[in-house]
Amino acid sequence: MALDQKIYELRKDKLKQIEALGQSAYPYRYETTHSIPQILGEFSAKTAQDLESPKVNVSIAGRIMSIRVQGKAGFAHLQQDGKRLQIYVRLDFVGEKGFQLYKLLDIGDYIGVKGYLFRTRTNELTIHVEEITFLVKDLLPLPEKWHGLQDVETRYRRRYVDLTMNPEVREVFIKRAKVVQSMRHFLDAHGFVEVETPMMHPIAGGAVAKPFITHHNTLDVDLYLRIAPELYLKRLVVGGMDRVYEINRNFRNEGISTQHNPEFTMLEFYMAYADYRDMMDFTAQMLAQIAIDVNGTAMAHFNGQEVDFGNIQRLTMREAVIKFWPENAGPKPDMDDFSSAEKIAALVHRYNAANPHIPYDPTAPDGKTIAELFEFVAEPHLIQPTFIYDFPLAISPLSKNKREPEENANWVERFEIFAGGLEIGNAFSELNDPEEQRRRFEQQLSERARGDEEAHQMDEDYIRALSYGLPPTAGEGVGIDRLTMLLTDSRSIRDVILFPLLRPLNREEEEKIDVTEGSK
RNA sequence: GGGCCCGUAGCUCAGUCGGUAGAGCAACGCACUUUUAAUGCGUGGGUCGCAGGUUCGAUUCCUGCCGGGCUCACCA
Repeated sequence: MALDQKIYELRKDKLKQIEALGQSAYPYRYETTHSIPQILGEFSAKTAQDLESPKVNVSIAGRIMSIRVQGKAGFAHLQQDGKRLQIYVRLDFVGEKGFQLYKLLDIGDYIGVKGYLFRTRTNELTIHVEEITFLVKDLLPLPEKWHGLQDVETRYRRRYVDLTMNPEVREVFIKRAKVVQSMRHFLDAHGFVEVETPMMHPIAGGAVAKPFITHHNTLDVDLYLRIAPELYLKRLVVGGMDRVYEINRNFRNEGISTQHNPEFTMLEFYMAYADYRDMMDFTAQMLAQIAIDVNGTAMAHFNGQEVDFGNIQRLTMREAVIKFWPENAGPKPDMDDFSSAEKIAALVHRYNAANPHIPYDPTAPDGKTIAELFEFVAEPHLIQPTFIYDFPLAISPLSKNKREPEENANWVERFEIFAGGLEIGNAFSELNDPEEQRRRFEQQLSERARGDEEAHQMDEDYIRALSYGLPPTAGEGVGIDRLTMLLTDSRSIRDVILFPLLRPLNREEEEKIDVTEGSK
């Protein structure tokens, strides 16, 4: 029998003894006067004398995280909301039964205590307990108290243990909640309406990615888990909801890495009568505000570097390639070097001659090659928050062509937000010409035929919606997981997702907790 | 999917140049009415991830598999 199974049996037996003392094994409620953080906040500055007259009577509840018995007295620490408070239990104060109960407690049990505050010889704020109420037994042993839970896999698989043992993990998820709260507040204050659009789509649209497929039995149709809410949100703008946003999950059937989880959370919002330049200004304000709401400052520390959300730089994609062009690849390009397939190919070959190789596909559209060039040359350098704007049309099926006549044919009004080396957002002036949109979809279909599984599918209803008139609109998506990584200095996306996707354990491997009476 | 690394007690880790394993904490027993890594004495606990191979003998060496981490590719 495994050790934890033995402990399980032992503790079930203790639970019976606790019931024999007149306590309920699984009581329904406990009345407290304070939370542990409240007590620490209110009384940490009080001296021993302050606490003596008048006496401060309190009752609190929490999980036992350490316990020390010394004959007819003992100490323990209770934890609540990641904070700990010591309690002092004496036989002559809690009585025979109370002390019997105390001796049957284990690390991990939840209890409630009633008593008064005092300071010990070592001046630690402590509750002198007059009554203990048993709340629940921890039947499985918690990790040891010095090192806590380190094993990364167990931390993700048993997040409840991770949260109990590692207060800093709790802090990350509290900050994550603040990111979302701040975002909502900012958007609500600017007149945006929060909406919910379908998660199950007949056509996986709005982004370039492989979808998950599911099936609805009654309708007997295959559906895709959404890869983006984009096309539905824009339908709402067509319907006169000028400012809408949605904060929810997207699903992409692709790789898992420190920056990718198959389900991830995205903010998408749309602002009618605005273009991508308005969007950059708006986003700069919003990101600075979120950073301040979460950390008290626009300056974030990520991966050993300072990332200033109060100062977002702006570069076009081509400017970024020029700016970060490596010395070993010869003289810096100029704007004319992006103007023809031959010149772009020459840039790739110059780069590849001295650097990690860009996978060059001569049959790919020029715009795709330029985007590849950008990824290799510039992206790794984008630590300070930066808007990279003006994207190739070839990789932007839903963005509006640039307004300048000389660039109108091949470039679109789109930008992405980079920070800490992560891509955290994507925005554009929305393409609202239904006939141009149809041509873009058709172009995507030919990309699909060329072998690109992720190319966008045709969506006739979306074109119909545009035909009713989408006003000039700018839209943006922000990856909330990655933004949270930046604001909490988390290197892996799994550290900002409570239950990241892991391969399920085999049933045989999964240790079974047998609750059958008397099982051995 | 490729490359590199990891898997030993509930937890954190040692270790075995091939002879079936240890520590601390946790657990159990006794003592102890201001401790806080409480202390002192004592006790129990392991298919060394799984399966093959080599060997007189494998936790150790080899191969495969399972799970995980980092990284590259794809992507946000």
